[in-house]
Amino acid sequence: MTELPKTYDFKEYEQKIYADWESKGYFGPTNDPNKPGHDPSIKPFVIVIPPPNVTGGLHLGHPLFVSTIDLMIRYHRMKGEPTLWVPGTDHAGIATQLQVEKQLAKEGLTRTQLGREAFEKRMWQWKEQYGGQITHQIRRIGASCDWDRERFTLDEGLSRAVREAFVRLYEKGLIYRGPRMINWSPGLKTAVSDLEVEYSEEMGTLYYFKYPLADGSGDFIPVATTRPETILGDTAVAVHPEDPRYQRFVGKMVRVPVLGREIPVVADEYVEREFGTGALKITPGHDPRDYEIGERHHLALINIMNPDATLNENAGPYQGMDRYAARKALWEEMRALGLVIKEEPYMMSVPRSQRGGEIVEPLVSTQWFVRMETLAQNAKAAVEAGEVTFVPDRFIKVFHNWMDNIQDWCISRQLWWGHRIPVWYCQDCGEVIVARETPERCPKCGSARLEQDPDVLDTWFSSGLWPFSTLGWPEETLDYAYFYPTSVLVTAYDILFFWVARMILDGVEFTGKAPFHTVYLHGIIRDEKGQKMSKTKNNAIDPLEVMDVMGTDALRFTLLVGSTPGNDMNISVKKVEANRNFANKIWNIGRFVISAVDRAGQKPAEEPVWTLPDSWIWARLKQVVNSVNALFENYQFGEAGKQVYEFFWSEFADWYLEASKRQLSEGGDRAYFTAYGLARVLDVMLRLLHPFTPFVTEALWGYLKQACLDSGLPVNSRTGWEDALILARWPERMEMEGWEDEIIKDFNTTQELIRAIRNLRSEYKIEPSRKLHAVFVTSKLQILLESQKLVLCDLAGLDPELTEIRTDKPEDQSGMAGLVVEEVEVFVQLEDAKDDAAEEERLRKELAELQSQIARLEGLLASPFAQKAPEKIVQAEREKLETYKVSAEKLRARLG
RNA sequence: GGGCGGUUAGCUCAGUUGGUUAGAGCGUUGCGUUGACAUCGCAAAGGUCGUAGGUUCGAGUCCUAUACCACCCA
Repeated sequence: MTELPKTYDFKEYEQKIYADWESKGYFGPTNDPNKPGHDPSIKPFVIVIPPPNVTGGLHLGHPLFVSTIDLMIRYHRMKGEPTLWVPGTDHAGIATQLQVEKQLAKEGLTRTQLGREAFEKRMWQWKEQYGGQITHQIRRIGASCDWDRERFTLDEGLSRAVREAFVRLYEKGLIYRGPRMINWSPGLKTAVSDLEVEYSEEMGTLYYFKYPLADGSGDFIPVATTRPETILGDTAVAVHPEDPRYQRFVGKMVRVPVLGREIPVVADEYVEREFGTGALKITPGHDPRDYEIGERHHLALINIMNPDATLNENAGPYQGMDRYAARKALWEEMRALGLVIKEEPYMMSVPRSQRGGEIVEPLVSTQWFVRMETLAQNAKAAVEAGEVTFVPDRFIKVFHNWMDNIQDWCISRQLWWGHRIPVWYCQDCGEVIVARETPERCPKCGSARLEQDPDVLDTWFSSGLWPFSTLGWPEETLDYAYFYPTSVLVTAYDILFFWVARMILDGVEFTGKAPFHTVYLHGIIRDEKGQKMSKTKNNAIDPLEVMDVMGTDALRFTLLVGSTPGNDMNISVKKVEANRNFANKIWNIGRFVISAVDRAGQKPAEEPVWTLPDSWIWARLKQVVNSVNALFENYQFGEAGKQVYEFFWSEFADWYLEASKRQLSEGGDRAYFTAYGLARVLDVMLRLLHPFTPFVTEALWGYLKQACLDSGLPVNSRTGWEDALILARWPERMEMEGWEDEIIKDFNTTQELIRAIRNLRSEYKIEPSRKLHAVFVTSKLQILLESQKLVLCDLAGLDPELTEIRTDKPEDQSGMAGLVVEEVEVFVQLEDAKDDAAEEERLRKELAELQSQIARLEGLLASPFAQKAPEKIVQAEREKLETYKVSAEKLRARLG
């Protein structure tokens, strides 16, 4: 017999329980292909974690996807499927390198001072020091992942996968190197991909100036630009071929201000005549659109920028100056030269780096690219064939749209943290060697003077391989053979392109299969006002702090139940608090049930005789179990959780527990079977709730199990109690036996009567301790009321000695207030408390309400509804009307 | 410019085959400690479901248009 404390103390249990699960190996899959007796025909359920940044801290996005995945994993594990959740972390090239560079800066060092090798060493040190932090935090959320299979994107196996993928693509001609327009991040001094650039609307200036003709006529073309410094890299001026203002200039030459270079005026339909002056300066080296025009017209391409965004030798006198300083200086010089026309404030779209927010410069640079078109088409075909479905399915459109407009992917990064590109250049003959294994000699000239490409790959290049590289690919490992393809991918919709799309694309390309059959996308977490959380706004909620104060279960339940797939979620500590209370409620329900089990007494010789509340709670339990199963199958976890919550609190605790108290106090067989019923319902409910709130359910279930075993209650006697709730059988759908609806209806009537009397008490301000005298008058429900008399008395605060159930009204109704529920009339003795005027007023109000309902229903039933609607619906309305009419009749009689 | 989501009680949100008195939590009001729980109980107030049309016997739910907010793509 255990005395449980009044309040659930999560700190007492969370760590202990997690350590217990982990140490007993519960997180690993059953039917492990690496162990004897493996049966390959059993279908496993597999999820790979979206790998968090190895040195990142925990933010609320993590608990959201961790809880969601853990919920699915626990559900499938309980269903008895071999279940695997592969954890791991991502090296996160830019983010991690930035952190280490920041650390170096504090020591007054830069990475170039340190040198590549030493810097890499520092990176690994950093990883060792902080890499475990995030995985510990993920453990705290309760993640039941198989830590024995933990992976890191820079692990040897995964690095081999990256090389393999690169070489295969290269050999197929899908990877190429060359000078292309890319996005350059001057602060990081690396190329970034299109996806890593965000555009923000910002107020800037549109600068109007004169492009003088080279013929010395003094004539000019007016041109407008938002970036005057790029004038130094202009190689043409373009006008629309049908623009009468400028047609005469086409084919002539103009002179670049300050530098004096002569460049042509070309005609191109791309030029928007309405924008600016209608004439466009063309800088193919520093603008993606100009780059295209430049290609069409075979224009020269001039790069005017250094990697740090200062201007280079092509900028003439402005060489060495920063891009913005040069902008200002050049404009002043042009003003002095009389070339300035005007300046206008202008709303423009500024490209900023997703990481760090600095303004990104488009420029031409030699980089490595993946040719995306055929890859994308194959991925698209797989999705169209139904190999991958999206939850919610609207994202399928977004996916296809991206695939249709895909651009080649710049994969090289000028960083030192990541997968080095597996390409070597022979210093003697210039041969380019692309190889899986690091080559010793040049295959062409035999030289040993080989130098590896200094760049590393975009982090997402390795992330794209994650679902199969973590399982051993390219090796045909046992894990890969059995667990791939995985089942569901859970992540936020904001990395649909970065990650999800690339995994599908890579999966189809390298394994011939879509890497998962379902993509479950959740939303972004925002603060209670719907704003994105950020440190600068100081509105970020620290999940660790929340878990410290409210408990992990509370946070998990909040995240799982408060959101709907694909939609953003606003969270506040208040919400978590409500669910901490829920955990405590469950705890106390458990305490009550366990104390009843402890006192259950001797096993009766007789078969159980169930009371109405007993049958009712069991019938409702069955409905909830069935509903939750249906909801889980459709990924509607939030709604499922809500139903469990409602059932637990508003039905099991508020009604059944209260009703059970008298049954327990009766002692004997009744108490025994009541304890049995309580325990049986609680057992099933804890199972249902376990994927949401694993800790409190596991803790309580352990106590319940012990109590049942100690007292000999035959709960789970047929199947036996499992070792732990995490492994316990999931409650599958339960068959309805036909009696349930009637029982539920009867109990609902009882509830209605109790509520009506409580309401009356509240209105007349009867103190709760005062037991009332009531007379129930019914012609049809006598048996029901007679059998539930004590329930009615207990829950409505009536005196059982003075309470009667009869078929005729009491003769003396003085001092009595009247109530009508369905066809039952209730007379409640109020004596001193009764105020005749107030009583009449109350009855009139009630009657008016009934009459308006009757009028509504009569209208409805007189309309085409009666003919056109399904008979079942119409019948229900008719019955409702009948009930109202009976009630109204009684009220009217009462009013005299 | 194209697309997507949102607009439901004071606040934050649920509401998946359209079924007829629209739910929860928080907050508000009144009362209160019976064999679990004050992280609680009982009772109550509070919504023309953004707007305008349409389909239907019936619309928060489907269709069209529109306003505002947010996001994605160009």
